Amino acid sequence: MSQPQIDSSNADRRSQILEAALVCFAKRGFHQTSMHDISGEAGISVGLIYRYFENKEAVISAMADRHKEEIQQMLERARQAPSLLESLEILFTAHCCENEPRLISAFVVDLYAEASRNPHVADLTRDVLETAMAGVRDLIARAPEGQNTGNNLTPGDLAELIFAVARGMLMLDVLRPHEMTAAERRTRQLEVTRRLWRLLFKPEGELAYA
Amino acid sequence: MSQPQIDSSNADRRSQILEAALVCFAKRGFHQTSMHDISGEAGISVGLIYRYFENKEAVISAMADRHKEEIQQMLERARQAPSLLESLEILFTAHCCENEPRLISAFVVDLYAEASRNPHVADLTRDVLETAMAGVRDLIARAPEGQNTGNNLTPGDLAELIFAVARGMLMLDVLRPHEMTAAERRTRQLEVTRRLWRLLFKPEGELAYA
DNA sequence: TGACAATGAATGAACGTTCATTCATCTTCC
DNA sequence: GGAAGATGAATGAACGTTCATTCATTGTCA
Repeated sequence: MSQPQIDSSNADRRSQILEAALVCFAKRGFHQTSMHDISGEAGISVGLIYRYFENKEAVISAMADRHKEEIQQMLERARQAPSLLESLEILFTAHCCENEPRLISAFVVDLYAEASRNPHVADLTRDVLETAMAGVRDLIARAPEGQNTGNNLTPGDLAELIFAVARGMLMLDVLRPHEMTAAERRTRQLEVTRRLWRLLFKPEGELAYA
Repeated sequence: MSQPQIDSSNADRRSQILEAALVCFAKRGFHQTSMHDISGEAGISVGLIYRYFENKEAVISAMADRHKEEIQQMLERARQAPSLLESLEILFTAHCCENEPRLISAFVVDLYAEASRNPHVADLTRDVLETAMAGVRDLIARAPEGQNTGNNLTPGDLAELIFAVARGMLMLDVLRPHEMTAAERRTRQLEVTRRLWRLLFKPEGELAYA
């Protein structure tokens, strides 16, 4: 029952397996991915996966955990940007568009689909989301651009809207034809998202003369 | 009722099966739902499903088709509302919140997840989305509230933002604990969505004095 | 009308396949 | 030698799909 100790070599194996699982899950989805697929992608045997993870669901859960850690690192980076808009750009470029955009989008949509029927995954995902939203809410509350935006919205309201659009664009991303390049996809995604940010954080006075 | 018996009974059976499939897909997802689950939910035998659908994928496709028809009916109803905000309310209340909200949300998220790896489903889903977006773009372009909103956004831009938020809130919906009632879920979803609409379609002049 | 033929909707056991998981076995390294 | 790491064939359950069979309904004809 007990998991093996997570020392450094174990951690390497674990992340090797998780890396392979991400590729497979994004390509085929959780339930169409077999343990053999993952072992093949990782270049190891099937049985070895069970040395590091109790079962398939534990692999899924571990990936949600890893996703949370990645998001926290991004929040850290975003906090250091000089302006709110730049913070948001760092956050949502990294979250949705960096590296292999389609991979991440497909994984996240699948994660939410899984969350809709697996309460444990739902808890994990909610946790990830709440951590990220709290971070952005905080970012807005501290930024001068976040004050007096002239639309009577609290930092919480603003964060909610920002995340809703980000999730929505991520969902749209999985519909894009495979021919579209990562760069095109990224551009399209940011275009819409940026329009919202500008709308939410317009410099004072700009509207009156628009 | 005056239709030829074979046709009407065929159509009845098909929608009976699709109804059962929606319940199963929303509860367990496409790939965790067995044909036996669907036949059990519909109260018929497994073999009978294959008289009405070529295979499991054809059931999924037929559901996407049905979804498109439902959305077109909603667009029709929305067009008749007296104001743009009321049109949007009809559209997105019906689309995301009516009847069994969690059922529809879970189905749609799963549909996008499936679309991310099944080009045929992606085409169907893109088609549904483009039809709906064109309808809303048109609605905005015709409405007086859609003109001169003071933010330099085209009806296309506005529709894109509206749909992004709608998809994002739908995704959030599947994370809600099961204890939450349909009414609560619906309220939360509409709160955020309405904030965007007001932001996008503020009456002229309101901003200058905010 | 009543006897018989024809139909095809409906059934569910059976088939071949795939999958998650196990474990006897082999390898590596101290 | 032996402990831990790694293997992959074996297992049995579950799956999508098929098809021989049943039987209520409909059509035909004396």
